[in-house]
Amino acid sequence: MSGSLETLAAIEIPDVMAAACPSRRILNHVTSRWGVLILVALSRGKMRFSALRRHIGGVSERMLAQTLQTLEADGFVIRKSHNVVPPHVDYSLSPLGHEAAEKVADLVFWIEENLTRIPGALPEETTPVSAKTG
Amino acid sequence: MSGSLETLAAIEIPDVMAAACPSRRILNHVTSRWGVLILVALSRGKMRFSALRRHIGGVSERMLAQTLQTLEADGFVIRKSHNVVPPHVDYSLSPLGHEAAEKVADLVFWIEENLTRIPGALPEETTPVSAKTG
DNA sequence: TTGACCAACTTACGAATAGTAAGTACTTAC
DNA sequence: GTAAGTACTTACTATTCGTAAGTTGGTCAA
Repeated sequence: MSGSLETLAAIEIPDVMAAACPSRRILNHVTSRWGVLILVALSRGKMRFSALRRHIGGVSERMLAQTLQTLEADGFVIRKSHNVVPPHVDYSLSPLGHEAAEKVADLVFWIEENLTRIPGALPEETTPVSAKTG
Repeated sequence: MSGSLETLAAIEIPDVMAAACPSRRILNHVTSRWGVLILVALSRGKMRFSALRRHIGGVSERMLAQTLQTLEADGFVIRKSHNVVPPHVDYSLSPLGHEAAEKVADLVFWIEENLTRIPGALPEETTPVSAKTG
């Protein structure tokens, strides 16, 4: 076998802590503000653009379209356009997308279920602290 | 029992899909660009500010300090300052922080392990697509 | 005894990103 | 004939982020 240790050593192991690692880019897409919610929403099945817009509170059409395109380019989301008028476009998760969505959903559900245990989740009563990142 | 169904119905169940739900804010903190990496970094034990800065590639002091403050305010991170000169400050995870970090780390590790399966992880060779969100 | 230095921040400001609102194309309904 | 629905795109503005420099207060070398 010519697949020696030297050859194997040339294969870079992904490390998110490295700024230039592609995994960093993927992580940012998946954990982006709307990316997380899109993955969770689509984990139950396909949805139309307007349905996603209604389902995900607070998302703008611009951000929804942009984030869907990013996730599609990454290979997590599948876009299927039926050529009819008015337009009908279905979005769904690829097998890869389902795997990622599962991890993301685990986090989301943990937050929902444990919200009362999280001090920062209280509606910041009289705390004069400058609450960053919104 | 006076704890009737009406009373129970008044308790709001957290839903990230609702824009105003506090869970949304927590989710944004935990999945923020540097929040994710801080949680993963601290999941192995306490670290000093400068050690975190070196460990997390690409993070600026400004963003590190800001994100640490947000996670501390949420109750995920514990800041312990030893009053010495030069300053010595240790950051660690609270029990709650460890739970959250576990979920986040699951996602991060999945991305690292499956990176080669993710089409969008390729260094975008000659694709003329406008790659958003960096 | 000035001065450099360290760690952990903080502040100022230009750059990038996100959000708001309006525009587009096409057809059905009133 | 105009209002509405669908899936976007474009223009503009607000917010956030990143870079670089400043701050604090003791230690240590010159």
